[in-house]
Amino acid sequence: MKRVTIYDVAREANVSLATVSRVINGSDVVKEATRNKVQDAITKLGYKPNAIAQGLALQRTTTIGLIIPEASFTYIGQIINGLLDVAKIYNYNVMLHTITEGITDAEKIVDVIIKSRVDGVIVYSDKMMEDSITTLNSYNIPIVMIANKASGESLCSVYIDIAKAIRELCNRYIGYGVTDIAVLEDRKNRNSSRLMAHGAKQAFEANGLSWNNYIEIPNEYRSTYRFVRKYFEDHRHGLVIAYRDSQAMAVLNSARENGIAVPDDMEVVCFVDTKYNSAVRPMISSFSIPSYDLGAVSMRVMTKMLENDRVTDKEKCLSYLYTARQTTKHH
Amino acid sequence: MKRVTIYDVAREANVSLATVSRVINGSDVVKEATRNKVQDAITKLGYKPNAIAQGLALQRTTTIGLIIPEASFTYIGQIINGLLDVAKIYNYNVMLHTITEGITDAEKIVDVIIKSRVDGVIVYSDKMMEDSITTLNSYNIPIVMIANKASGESLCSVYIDIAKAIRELCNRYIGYGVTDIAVLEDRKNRNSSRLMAHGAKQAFEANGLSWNNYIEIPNEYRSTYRFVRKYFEDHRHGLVIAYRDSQAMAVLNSARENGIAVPDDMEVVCFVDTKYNSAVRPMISSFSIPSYDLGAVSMRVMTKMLENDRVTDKEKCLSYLYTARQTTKHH
DNA sequence: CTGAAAGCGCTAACAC
DNA sequence: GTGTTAGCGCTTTCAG
Repeated sequence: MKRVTIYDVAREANVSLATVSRVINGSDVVKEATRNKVQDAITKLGYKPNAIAQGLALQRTTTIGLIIPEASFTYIGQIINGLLDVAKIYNYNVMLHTITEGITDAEKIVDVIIKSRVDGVIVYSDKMMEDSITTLNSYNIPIVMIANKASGESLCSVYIDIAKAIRELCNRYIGYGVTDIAVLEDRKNRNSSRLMAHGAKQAFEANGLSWNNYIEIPNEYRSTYRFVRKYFEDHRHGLVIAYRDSQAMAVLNSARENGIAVPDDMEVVCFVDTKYNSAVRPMISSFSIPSYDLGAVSMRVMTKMLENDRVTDKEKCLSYLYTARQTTKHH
Repeated sequence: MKRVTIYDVAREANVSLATVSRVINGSDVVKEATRNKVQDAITKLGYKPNAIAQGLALQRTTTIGLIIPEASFTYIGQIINGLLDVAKIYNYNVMLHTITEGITDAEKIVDVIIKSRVDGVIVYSDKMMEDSITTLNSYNIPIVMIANKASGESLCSVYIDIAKAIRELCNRYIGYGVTDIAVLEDRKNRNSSRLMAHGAKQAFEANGLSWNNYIEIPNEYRSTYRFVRKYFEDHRHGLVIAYRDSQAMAVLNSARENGIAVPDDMEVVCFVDTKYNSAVRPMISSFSIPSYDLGAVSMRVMTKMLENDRVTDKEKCLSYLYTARQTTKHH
């Protein structure tokens, strides 16, 4: 099929291209009869407006850029689902970029994004990426950050108060008399892990106790499992808190393989919830982080920013629930 | 920062915009001195070429559309990773679209894609989506299909021979004397499930046996687990083959909860491999489907098509490996 | 209610 | 080597 443009439609319908433009944009000033003529021509020719040309003329592309770390975490899939569902409603397209560790990569991606003239960018990242934000900002590109609390001129965020969640959890456990609580570092989510540790510390200090049970994974260990498998040979805790499902599974398996009964001798809680927490046995207790909502809400916030609605609440804190399952005995 | 265009750079550098264009496109006819002048102007003004305008002028957007079902399956994350890594190398952008069940949705997405003037589209889907292919084709948009075997004028595919994999597996098991082999339907991957069933049937028939152990999940069951939990109350099999990791886990758990020992009384094999197969206990035997490669290869094929390199092999069949783990006793 | 014409920012002949 | 100019396909005043 030959490329058909607005001119072809105009000729076919015997009107000017301005009229065709009005029709495809739903302007209500066009007479019923002409509108029909144009519509017929459009369907006859199979005309589809060229979004690129529209983008150039309008200075907006109705596409937003999405930056995520490698796409393979289950909960990121959820975030994407939520985000795309909302994008679909508002007729936005989404351009996907993954960002691997290393600053040089971030720069290149920001460069590509600016060139692509997206209307805004949503970034999910464990860390803040100050530089990227600054650059994007200097090109007047609105930003929504997922997972990190921050705000500014055309910068909003949607996040979860990790520290608070863990603080509350620890508080409860301290109340149960469990004071040997450890937080396991997630190397791929170092910042979030630190927030978890921070929350634990706060809880202990609020109870007049000190805390330093942050389990950092040495670099020489290729996988979390390898490390914890060894770690639990001579360590015991009342409660171990992990970030991702796979980390919690590593803890669970390696503890048991070292003769530690879960939840009897040791309890395990995972922060990010995915279906896998309920798919394993014992089912892993976890917070139910609304990953889907994280995506959906940030996309909605983005559309608000783009439509120049006043965004009243630039830092949106989403709530979480704690779901006790089979890896804990205190409820 | 004010919008800076190629004109601004030209003025700043005291050259014509054609020269600036040559510089940003790396044309080698520009004199060293002028090139530097231009480069300086570019960095001074923070100029970034407008990809939209380029797209309009060149009739190509260097972005490709990606269609996937809901993004939450782990292996789809892998596919995306592979795809984006290769896209990055070739400087292509990727526009992401999810397609939920229901034809009307597919039509709308195809519409959006055509309007967005992507250079090509890669689609991962359990089923063929004939209509979409036809439409896309009529607009001269090259297509790469992942997971389904097909080819045509500007249509390539990258897939895995599921039937063959299962046929071979069944053949081996028949050899071991295990003839009670069942294939569990995956409602979200019905086609792939049918291919598995097909492979099983072939194996049995080749051995002079008949086969009808395709376990279909009735619609009234909300989850696979609910169903199999009941199913295994009064069913037993020598080997059960499931498609996704979570399906295999459902089988594994519900079998055990009904007093069936795995792998002693019953073996379980999963088709698609993800890290979760090795993260649960017992670890689930599975094929290792190269999900990352599925994405990477299809993106590479796409670039080939777009660069008009002769694509010699329009139907690329990727190989798989079988990895026996703890849910099987025959190796 | 409809048409004419001037951009939007860039590329690619074609001159010089 | 570099500049001029005519598009690429669409939107949007401004007239009529």
